[in-house]
This record gives sequence, C-alpha cells and structure tokens, in this order.
Amino acid sequence: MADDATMSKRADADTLWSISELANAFGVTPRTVRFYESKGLLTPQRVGGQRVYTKTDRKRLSLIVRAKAIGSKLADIKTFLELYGREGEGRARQLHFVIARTADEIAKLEAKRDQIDATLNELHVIHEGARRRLAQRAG
Amino acid sequence: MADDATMSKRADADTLWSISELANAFGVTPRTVRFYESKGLLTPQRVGGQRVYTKTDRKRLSLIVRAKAIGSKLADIKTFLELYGREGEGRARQLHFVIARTADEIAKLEAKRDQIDATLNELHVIHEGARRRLAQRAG
DNA sequence: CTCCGCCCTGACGTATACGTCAAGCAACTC
DNA sequence: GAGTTGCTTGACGTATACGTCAGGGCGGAG
Repeated sequence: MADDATMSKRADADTLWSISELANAFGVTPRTVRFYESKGLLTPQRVGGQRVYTKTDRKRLSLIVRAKAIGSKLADIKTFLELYGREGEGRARQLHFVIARTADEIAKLEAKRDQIDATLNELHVIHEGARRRLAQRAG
Repeated sequence: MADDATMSKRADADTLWSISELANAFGVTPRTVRFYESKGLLTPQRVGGQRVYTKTDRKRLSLIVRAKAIGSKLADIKTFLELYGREGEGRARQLHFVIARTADEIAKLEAKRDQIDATLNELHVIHEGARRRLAQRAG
C-alpha cells in the first residue's frame, strides 16, 4: 500500500527502507524477511549492521510474495528470481538457460491455472445448484 | 490412468480398490492415502481390517490431489470436500453455508488465477526477451 | 511350512516456513 | 541517565505433509 505518490516526486530509485518498513509494506514480518535473506532470496545492503532495502529489493520481495501466493516453494522462487538478474548478461549459455527455465515455469503455471479453472467450474456447479435449491424452497 | 474401458463394460459403481491400487492410480503412496484418512479426508470401508475404496472414494481422492496441485492446504480441502456431501441435504442453513463457502473459495481461486496470470506475463516478457537477444547474436 | 507380497498400526524422522523468545547494541526521548 | 523503540543474531518451538522404519497379521506359491 502507498507505493507511488508516497512522497509525490522523486524518492524513487534512491528511497531506502528499514526491515520493518519493507515487511509492513508487504504484509509480512521482519522475521520473514530475514528468513528469505537466509535462504538467499534477498541480499540487502548493510549500514552499520542494519539492513537497508532499495527499490530493487522491494521488487524482489514483491515477486516472492506473489509467487508464494500461487503456491511456489521458496527454493523454486529462488531460481525464479535468478532469471531476472541473469537475463541481461547475454551469454548464449545463460540465454538458453533462461529460455528453458522460463518455458518450464510457464508450462507449470499454465497447468496450474487449468487445474484452478477445473476446480472453479465444479465450485460454480455446486454454488449455482445450492442457489437454485434455495430459490425453489422460497418459491 | 486407464480409468474407463479398463474392464470394457460394468465394473463401475461396484468396482473396489485396495489402498495401493488407489494410491498408484493417483501417483501417491499408500502412506499418503492413510494420512488423508487420518485427517478425515477419506473414510473407506473396511473388510477384515483392510481398507476398501469405492468409486466415491476415488472421486474424493481425485479432488484432493487436484486441490493440492493448486496449493490448497489439507485442512481447507477438508471443508471443501464437505461441500460436495452437504449439497443434497437441502436444509436452508446448509444451503446458505454452501453458497457462502463456495463463493469464498471461488473468490480466492480467481484471485490466485490472477496472480498466476500476472506472473505468466512477466515470464513471457523474460522468455521473449531472452529469445530476441539470442536471435540478435545469431543474426 | 516357509517365503513373498500386501495389509495393518504406531512411532519417530524430515523438509518447509516461519513464530517466538533471549540477549544485546544503538539512537532518541524525557 | 534511564527508558522506550527498533535493530541485530542465535536458538528453540510449531504446523503441515508426509517418509521411513519397526513389528505383526493374513493369504497364496512352492
């Protein structure tokens, strides 16, 4: 919440956040953020021992949270995150790796979406069926 | 695999399966099936201590496996499964419950699908970007 | 009769994803 | 300068979802 327009102008690429600020912004706890760091998903800078998060870190956490919401495991999210960083390097091996891995992930997510659609269809049947039954009682 | 047409005719509503047969049919282990039973997700009949599974149990396990694939927790799946059984009862309270719960689940799954779509979009961008870079090198 | 395969019930182990203290340092407030 | 607040690093606890023995029973093959 309150991502842009928080300080009207500027305060974009150079804005920094503490661990609790970042955590609150995404509805997680500082403990969770540190845990993600311990798993190599985040690598914030330090200022006298204190963690300091940049816009890039924010983006990464954003991706983590969303990936988690769709049921990905942290280990998978880690490799997933690495695709973002690697893309720019341009070495052929890297590019092939990125292409293959993204294709994998795309296939898996599309399969997952199909499962969700199938489940949604059944839920709709149950939902509408119950509504009709209720309407019949009333009518 | 080999669901229908396994014994050409009949062998439908009256076909029975052992725990390992059922487990293999869905790519899980007997241990997993017993675990689901211990959590109240399955309630097979017993024949001399041995579990015997009917088509109904199959359907339930099918739903469990699919719900798991989309990241649902077993506790959630349990209430989800109960919606199937309850629908027929027709008491107003039950119907309201079913309508409300299915609406909840539908909303949650649609949100999840949106997250997946968003992630898919980003993956497509990365994927196509990498492909273009590779094509440029080659060209 | 013994082995093999499949079934059973505990009971304990494991991986994931954190929560929850505990103890301590640093800065700001009163 | 004492207290409050927020940060730090361990270390241990917890919920979920099983895996992995351990120990034992039943039925058919040889």
